[in-house]
Amino acid sequence: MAQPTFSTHVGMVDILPGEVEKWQALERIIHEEAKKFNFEEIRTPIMEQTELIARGVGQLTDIVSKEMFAFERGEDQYVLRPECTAPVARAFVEHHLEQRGGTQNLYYIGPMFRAEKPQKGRQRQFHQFGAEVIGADDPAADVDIIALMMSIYDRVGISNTSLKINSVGDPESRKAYTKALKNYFRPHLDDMSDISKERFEKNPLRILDSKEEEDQPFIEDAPVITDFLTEETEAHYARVKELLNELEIPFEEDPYLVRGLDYYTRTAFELISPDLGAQDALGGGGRYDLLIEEIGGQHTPAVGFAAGMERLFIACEELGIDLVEEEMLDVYIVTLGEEARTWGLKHLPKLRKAGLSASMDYIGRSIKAQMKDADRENARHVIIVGGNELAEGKFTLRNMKASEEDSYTFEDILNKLTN
RNA sequence: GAGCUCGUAGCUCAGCUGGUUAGAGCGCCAGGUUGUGGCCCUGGAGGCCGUGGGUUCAAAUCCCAUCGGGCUCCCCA
Repeated sequence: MAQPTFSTHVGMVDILPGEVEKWQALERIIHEEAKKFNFEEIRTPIMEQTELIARGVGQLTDIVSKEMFAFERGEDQYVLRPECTAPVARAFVEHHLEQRGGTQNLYYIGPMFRAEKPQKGRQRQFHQFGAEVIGADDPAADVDIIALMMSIYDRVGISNTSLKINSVGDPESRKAYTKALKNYFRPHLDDMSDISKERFEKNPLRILDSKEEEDQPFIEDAPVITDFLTEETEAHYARVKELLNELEIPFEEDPYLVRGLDYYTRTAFELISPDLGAQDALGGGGRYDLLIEEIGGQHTPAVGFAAGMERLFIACEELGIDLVEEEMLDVYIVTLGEEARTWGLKHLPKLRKAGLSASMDYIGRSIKAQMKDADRENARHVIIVGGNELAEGKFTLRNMKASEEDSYTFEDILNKLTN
């Protein structure tokens, strides 16, 4: 097709009418479930200070080192948010939300931006929903966050997922583990991939994430972090697992689960779907006990999750799940002639005030075209207005589903349709 | 950032190893029904075959480049 003058940027897509409905349906589910869990919505700006993301998410992460949409304007550095936990944490600190008392149970829905090469389930502007419990150290918070996430997928009808969990440790456990890992990998390094060699220096934990074939045998026998947890963290992790069992949320322990954002501590989890292909993570999250301090707040333990909406829709498609109910138009007024059009325009508001959805033709089409339009709009009823009707004060009301019609005064029509 | 693959009407696609005005189904518009939708019939609009260059008497068809999509790697949602 001919090149249009303008198009969206790579990896950014329009959500068109006909598609928006499923977004609305999902958003409704998220709002409803969040409400049941007593979470409050928070909306933060699309742009943040670059430094917040750099410090929050971590300088060494892929997100910060190569995937940010960032620019300067005068003295200020802007970045399109690549995720929403750091922004929510920022808002928490900035507005002293701890003063509201108790834990802050917050959720969000919105677009995020990462400058990656797009492919299925990966866009440059994508949408996440997520939730955070800020101010709770207890495993109950970890588990309630997971439960909220799972209950949204439940409502949607995606059930063939697997929940993987791990504990990535507190700083002390992490230090001991990193040391053990380096000791373990050092003698094998020559036989391992270049990526792993690089990670050995920068962030040995990430070696475990390697998909390179030559690394697999070494990873298999690598020490696992769960053996290096401090007593306290181990107890925390054990309690999380215990509670998940109590709630009958099935999970799988994955001692090699390492998440890509630096702020995670202790509990980490990921929800995987077999229906997604290469990008198989529906969502994930974990604890980030140090993040709020890192960005200038008081020490505040917190836990949260984020999930991708596009990926959820892909899974729906694979599973044949349709979130959208058929949309119906209550009334379509078909008019013949100028006088009838005026009548129609005057009576639309009366129908709408009565709570009915109502529409009519604007462009003077033939009755046939108007009927066709009414059909396309999935109209339940059509009111036909022509010279005869105007003269008699009685209008033809056609039930489109039953294909039956009769004449009534407008008042009778209104009564009939609102009962 | 790397590899593979694809790119023809609004949509889904057909066009064999290059050969006259580029096709189908769906959708859209109109007519058959001078006041009635969904079914059916008829007609119409809509494509310089992603873009640029090359080979050739001749290119949607072959070659190169480029842009875009898909898949994989990396990483993540």
